[in-house]
Amino acid sequence: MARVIFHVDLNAFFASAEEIKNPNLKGLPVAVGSLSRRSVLSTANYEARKYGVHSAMPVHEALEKCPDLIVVQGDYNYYRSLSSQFFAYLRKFSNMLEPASIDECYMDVTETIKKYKRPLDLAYQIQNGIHENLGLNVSIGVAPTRFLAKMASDMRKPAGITVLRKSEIKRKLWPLPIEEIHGLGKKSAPLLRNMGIQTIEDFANPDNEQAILNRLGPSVYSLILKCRGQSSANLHYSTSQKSISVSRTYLNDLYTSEEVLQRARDIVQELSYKMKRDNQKGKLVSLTLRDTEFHTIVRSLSLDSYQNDFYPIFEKVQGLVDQYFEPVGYRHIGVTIGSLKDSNKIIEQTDLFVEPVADTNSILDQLNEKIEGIHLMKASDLLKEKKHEQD
DNA sequence: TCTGGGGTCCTAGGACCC
DNA sequence: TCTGGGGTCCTAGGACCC
Repeated sequence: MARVIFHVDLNAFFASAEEIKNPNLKGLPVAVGSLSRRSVLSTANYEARKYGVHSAMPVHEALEKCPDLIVVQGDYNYYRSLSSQFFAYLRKFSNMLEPASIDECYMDVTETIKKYKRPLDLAYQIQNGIHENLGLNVSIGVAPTRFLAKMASDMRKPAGITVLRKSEIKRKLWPLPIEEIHGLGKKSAPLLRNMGIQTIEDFANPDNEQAILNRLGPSVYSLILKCRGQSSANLHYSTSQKSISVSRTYLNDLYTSEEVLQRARDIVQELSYKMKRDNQKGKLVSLTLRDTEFHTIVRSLSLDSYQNDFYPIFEKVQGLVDQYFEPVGYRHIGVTIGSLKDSNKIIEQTDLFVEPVADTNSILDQLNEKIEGIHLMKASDLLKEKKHEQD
């Protein structure tokens, strides 16, 4: 049976959030970033975009294009709380919801939509509701697959609602240039252009399939299928976070390992704070170093156990700096902790030679963890087995 | 005065274990 | 005697997204 997927996207989210906080900004060109050298914009509102200003643009360049641009320092805690309100509002309509980033999500509304007279009524209700309750604009894409919903919501911004049925792919999707494909970036697109692949139609054309695979590798095949409308409607629920990172770009490049370590210390402190705040522990420590030539290396070490305290993490970072530092001048340092686990879910590694005390709850937790999201019904069976063994 | 910060996913080789 | 096959972990690198 055909499914109905919405992709709901907050328009110019950070900039709109700032306009809510300070209504005097409305109608003026506004961007979020910081005024320091080496800063780039994270969002520009639509007034600013008229001047060719866009996200990821260096602030100095944006100011050249639009001298009246108002650059507001980002307030990420505020954006996070606004974002939670956004998701909470959407959950009133469907719990089958997959947040894709701070300002967008997918919803499976196949069931919800049956309660409405016309299929688009739900989309309008959500769009109006977000506007009335939060003062934010959204674009909504309505389609039978996750990918098509995303492509559809991009077609009308801001505050658009776009339906993309399978039968409309040829007419609405295929004429677009390949650069519009979500998942095909600025490295791959030029390679395809050089082969004469210009439009999504060219990309989806079976006659070009082998040449594209040869050029970009087998993993683009799924993207080709998506453009043919042959991908899944399944959303990715229960996605736990995989990594947490803190990184900084400095106004002055760092030329000694002492300077690097001093900055890394602050970064790890912040990282440890974030991990504890989010109740996460991790095992894989990665240090990112970007030099003045913009060459970036990432080097990693595994911890012996899951950690979120400053010291064990910093110790690894220290080891990485000792091993890989070169006096080339670093503009940017980052530390990432990966292989994350919820702190509560970590089973303390006890002495291997001590028989663990049988604790029904902890066994159940362990079993549930092992089979997380796969065969939840089997947990009780496994527990019975385990009990049997003990008896 | 070029180029932020926070993420995810994929590939690939080698180590190591059974 | 002349070289298995599967699985998992560790690490590096890169593309891509918001």
